[in-house]
Amino acid sequence: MSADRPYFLTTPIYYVNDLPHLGHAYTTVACDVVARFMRLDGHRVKFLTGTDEHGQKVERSAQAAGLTPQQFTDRISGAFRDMTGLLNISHDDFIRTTEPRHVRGVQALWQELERRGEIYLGRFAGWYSVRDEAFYDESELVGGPTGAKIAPTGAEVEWLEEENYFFRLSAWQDRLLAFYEANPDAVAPRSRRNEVLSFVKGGLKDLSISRTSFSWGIPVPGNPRHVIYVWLDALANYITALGYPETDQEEFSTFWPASLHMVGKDILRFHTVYWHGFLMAAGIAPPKRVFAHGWWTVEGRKMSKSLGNFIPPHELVDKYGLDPVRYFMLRELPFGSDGDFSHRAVVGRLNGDLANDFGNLAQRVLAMINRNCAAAVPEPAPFTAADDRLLGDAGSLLDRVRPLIADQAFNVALETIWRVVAEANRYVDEQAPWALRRTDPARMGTVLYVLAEILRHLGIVTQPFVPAAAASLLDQLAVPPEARAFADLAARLPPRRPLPAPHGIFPRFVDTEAAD
RNA sequence: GGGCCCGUAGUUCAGCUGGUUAGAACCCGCCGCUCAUAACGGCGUUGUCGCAGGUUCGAGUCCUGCCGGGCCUACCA
Repeated sequence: MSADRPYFLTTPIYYVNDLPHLGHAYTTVACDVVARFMRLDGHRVKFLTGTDEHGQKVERSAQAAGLTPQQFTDRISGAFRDMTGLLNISHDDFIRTTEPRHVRGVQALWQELERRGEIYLGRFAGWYSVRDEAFYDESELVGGPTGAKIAPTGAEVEWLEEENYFFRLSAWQDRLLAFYEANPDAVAPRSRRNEVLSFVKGGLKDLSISRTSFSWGIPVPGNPRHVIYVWLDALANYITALGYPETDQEEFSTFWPASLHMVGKDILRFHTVYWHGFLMAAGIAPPKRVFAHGWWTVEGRKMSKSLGNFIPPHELVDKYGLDPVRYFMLRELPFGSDGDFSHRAVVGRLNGDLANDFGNLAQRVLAMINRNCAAAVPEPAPFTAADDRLLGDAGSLLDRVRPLIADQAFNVALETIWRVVAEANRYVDEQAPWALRRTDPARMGTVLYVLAEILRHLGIVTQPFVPAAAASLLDQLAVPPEARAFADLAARLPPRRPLPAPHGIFPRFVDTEAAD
């Protein structure tokens, strides 16, 4: 297994118009799990996140807050940076679209597209909504009470004519379809891939990629009256963070094309049609895979500004603890589907899967070792068939989980790991080491050794999902930090190594409020 | 309007290219154990597989229609 197989993955860069909420946390944690998994599996990982800071909406929000756009974006971007700390995110880089390295890269990309004849100056006229930053077709509009035209989103629109630069997206339709055809895993999950295919097959129009109606953006090279369309600006972060336009440098050639762009389902099209079009047109390979995940409802209700039920990530972490939240988000539903974030469901997972199944398994084993084996890894005698079976289950775990992570099937991966947890609990009952203590202490030692070994496997394999709890478990097994990679699974715990006093890794959640 | 997806035990869901008595988890009931975070283990109950037809020796699993729900349909994370 080569030690430097590159793996580049990204979250979307988050739009600084809103403070971070559950949805942002979800995408980011999912990426973090992949990043940690790949590192432990020996890949050379680059994990990128950041903030998207240009656009008319930001300009206006800043104004409303009495700040300059730069001050405003500094503040909100800071909140996203804080979120990465709060969620124990292991990103390698955090890019902001207001940074010079990005601005320079975007302008270079623009010039490259221009040089290749992919951009032309045209005129765009239509009904425009400032709030939505979008044009609408006449047929989509309805008349409002005052006679004003109203967009489907409820926003007022106005007739706008402006000179725009256009990208020749229409010319890329066939080549895009050929790419999806040749790369069936490039857009996932399957249902989303279908959507993209039908969208592209429906015909592509050229895309307006500059604006003159506001100035908070990256100036178009050679025509600073225009700023570059926010999506062209934003998407480019994935390559500007690798040093684009220096495509011959090590960073870029190592990590591009990206292994995985993780996105919410709402921005799938930008990441699979426009982005691929821009890249191909600039002579750059498209990313290997884009995965669109679903949305959370909260207690059965859609998250929305009007309902005011955006959950700030710190609220969840304060209430349930970080690792339980991370675990819940990835275990509760098939990645890609929508799901419901309910208190009842979180507590069910926390107390059931984490505290009762896994935490208690660790506790019962470690406590027995601590009390009956002089607080040291016991010395095993030859293994029985039952021992070998359980050790075999744990030993094959990584090979079963690896393809599931590559598929972003986090819930199945966790289910697979937890099957070993259940096997181990069953084994404890069957072997009854507390009885062996009197009848056959040597056998008791072997049973507890096997269990300690299982815990070591579980601790190592669960690190990407619940890093702090897994670290605590491995500490309690006296596994040194440098022996926690997946390659170390093949080793065995050295007998007689002293162990610290055990303590719980997943405390039960006790509901102090509602006593129902 | 066009396209895609879904509707399986009380709940959340698995069921790949059609094939013995339809599965898991949670919940619930009984039993066991007592090492452990009153945690763990065993056994068990529940299903017109949305509805109606069709293809087939045989259909949750394929086809048609209908009912119900969701998503996409161009520049909003």
